[in-house]
Amino acid sequence: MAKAKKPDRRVQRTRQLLQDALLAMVIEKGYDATTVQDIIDRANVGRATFYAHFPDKQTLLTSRLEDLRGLLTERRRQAPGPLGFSLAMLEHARSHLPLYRAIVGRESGAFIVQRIHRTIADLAELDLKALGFKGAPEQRRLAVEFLAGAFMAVLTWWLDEGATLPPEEIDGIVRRLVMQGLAIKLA
Amino acid sequence: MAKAKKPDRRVQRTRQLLQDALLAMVIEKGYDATTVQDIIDRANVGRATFYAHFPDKQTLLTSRLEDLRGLLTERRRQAPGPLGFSLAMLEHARSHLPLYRAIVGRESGAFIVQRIHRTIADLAELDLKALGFKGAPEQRRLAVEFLAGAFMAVLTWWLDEGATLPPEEIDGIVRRLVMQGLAIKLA
Amino acid sequence: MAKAKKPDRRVQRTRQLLQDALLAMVIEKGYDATTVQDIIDRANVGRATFYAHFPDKQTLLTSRLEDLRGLLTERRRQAPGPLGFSLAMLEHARSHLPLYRAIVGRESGAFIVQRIHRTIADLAELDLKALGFKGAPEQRRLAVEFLAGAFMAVLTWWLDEGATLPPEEIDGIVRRLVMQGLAIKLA
Amino acid sequence: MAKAKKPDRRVQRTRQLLQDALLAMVIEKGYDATTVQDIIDRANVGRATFYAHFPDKQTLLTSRLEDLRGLLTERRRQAPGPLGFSLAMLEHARSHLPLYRAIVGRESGAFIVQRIHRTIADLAELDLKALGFKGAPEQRRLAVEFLAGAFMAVLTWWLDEGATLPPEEIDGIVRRLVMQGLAIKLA
DNA sequence: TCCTAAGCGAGACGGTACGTCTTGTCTTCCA
DNA sequence: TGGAAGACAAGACGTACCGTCTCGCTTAGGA
Repeated sequence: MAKAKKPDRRVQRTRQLLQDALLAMVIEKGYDATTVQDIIDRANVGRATFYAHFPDKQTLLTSRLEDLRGLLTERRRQAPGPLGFSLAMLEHARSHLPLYRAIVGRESGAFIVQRIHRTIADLAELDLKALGFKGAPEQRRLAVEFLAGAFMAVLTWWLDEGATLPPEEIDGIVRRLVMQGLAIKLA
Repeated sequence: MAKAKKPDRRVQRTRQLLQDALLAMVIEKGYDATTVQDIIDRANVGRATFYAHFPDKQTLLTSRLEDLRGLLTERRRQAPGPLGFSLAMLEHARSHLPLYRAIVGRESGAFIVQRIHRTIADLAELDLKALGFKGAPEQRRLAVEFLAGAFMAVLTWWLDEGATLPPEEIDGIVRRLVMQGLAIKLA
Repeated sequence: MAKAKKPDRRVQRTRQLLQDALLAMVIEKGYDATTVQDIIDRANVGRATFYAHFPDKQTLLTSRLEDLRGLLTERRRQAPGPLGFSLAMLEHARSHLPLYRAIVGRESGAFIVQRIHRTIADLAELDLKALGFKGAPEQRRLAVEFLAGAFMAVLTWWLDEGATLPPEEIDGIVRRLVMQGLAIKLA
Repeated sequence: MAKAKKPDRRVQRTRQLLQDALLAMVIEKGYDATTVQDIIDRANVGRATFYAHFPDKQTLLTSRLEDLRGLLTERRRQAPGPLGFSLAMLEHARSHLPLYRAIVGRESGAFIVQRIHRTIADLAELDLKALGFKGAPEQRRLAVEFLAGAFMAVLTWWLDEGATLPPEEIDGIVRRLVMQGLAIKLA
């Protein structure tokens, strides 16, 4: 039988150090320009230790994006209804503004934005299913892509503006734009 | 007065060879995995020649994206009206299907998609201006981002489906989704 | 106080591998024709590792010539008297005959011969000082250059002949040629 | 039968320009550091023109060294006797002092020194033959190498001193050193 | 005097080696 | 015994130089 886990506190600590170091470096020089050496220097961690925890830089980042996905999933459960993730996402972005601005505007951040888009799309699909969306799966997937694309576009715009408007207002804008676009589908 | 240039035919030929080689390699192994060595091997070009023409791989790609921008700009002139670029863009994607599918789906293609998004957004902004869009510049930029985001989302979906539906139909879908979403703004 | 070093065995091993590989390549294709790639391929060493140990090909070679210098200096201490290095140098050349013949005859080896000349000259200067050479420093330097030049000339001739004559005999020839030439100075 | 030549004046002019440019560059940055581009830039000559006249940089230099060989051969004819080339060589060096000092001291000049050594040795061999040197050819070659080596050593020393002493005095030194060294052979 | 082949300046090009950088693996040594 | 320090192989990068090659312009020297 499998040995019971012994959750070494140090393991969690090291993971945390690495995640924090990556985000700090992304803010400082962007994702692509950040090397593994940069990360372990800032985290005061040995090279081998890095690779013991994460197979590569990308996975380290992904581990953080999973946290975001978990957060949004949780919020959606608490506040059901279409676009339940919207406000949570906007607030998360605003509370990590330097990080998001280092990602959303920059070329090297494109693939991260793509990942977030994917997360949004998955959540939106759950929403549509829950709402009893009519139509073939491809139709649903189209609606989902449209929804996520529109949301990300508005998010991008908001961040470029400096995220000065309140999240609630942006949430409203998104809802109007998306709902009306999808009106013909939701009937 | 400026001295008349003597356009060396070889220069254009080499640029073309490099652009073609890059696209071929992108289809074969994706953008990130393609090395400069791959490109010059396929183009039968010396390493220094590559760098004499383009400072890096990315600029080489950009030079091709400029062609796309030019194409779309031209089409927009011929067929005015909102979303004049839409059909041309869809047709371009379908006629270079292997290339687009190697880019749009893949993680490493994210930054290219971002560039196309930017092009679409710029054209859309011209449309909105021409239509006499009411509102502050930030409002227009929001509409523009939404429009481009929605268009790219639909394009992505279409390519993922294999681009089997006719471009005209996709064009119609885009128009419905976007127009209704923006109805509130265009009034 | 300086921190005690922790001598990583691998470091010495790698240096050795590189030195051996260089000499093997020099015998095979001559010094100039040997590329860094040749060396690291033969030594089974990464490119960066080469540059971590030696700034360039020339320094790698020099590191070996320093060994020769050390050897000759040591021998001189054991067998004092004028031209104490002579026999040791001749024996060293004969025991590395392929290497020396790849250097001494070839054009590309000229600078290596020059380095050996320099080593010989430095040792000869010590000899002259020990012998109580009379005259201004420039006079001594002249004698030293003459001595080293004559020695290298004989060495070159001997190697070109295939180094068939016994080193002791060559040593005798050198002594006769040089001693008589310098008679007027040594009185 | 071969067509009569029509010697285009421009050809000689170009060769001269290239030779002069090479020497100027050697003084300026040394032989190795001088690139073909440096030479043709300074000579105001096209790249292809360079290669039309000389297969490479080294041959260009050699073409000049042939002039030196011719000069020394001529002088030897005028002033027979052993070491007939000596004074001419010393005077040539002094009248091109910057050039010689850029070559003799520097590492990159080693191969040029070797070439001059070769020229000296060849002339010395003619001397020894004319003097009725007794002994096997290898013995003669040994004497010749010794002679050339000693001469080059003294030349080197003289140039390092700034070539302040008169050539005649150096000539005398060479003769004493060499003659006495070879006494045993010349009987 | 003309005109025709050559010499030439300019520079694009394929190729090769360089020295630098980053990645992911492995080893050593210390606490 | 686990982790920081860092050596290492692999291989892409962007730069430099080489020797070959077109391209037109200029110019000598024979008609």
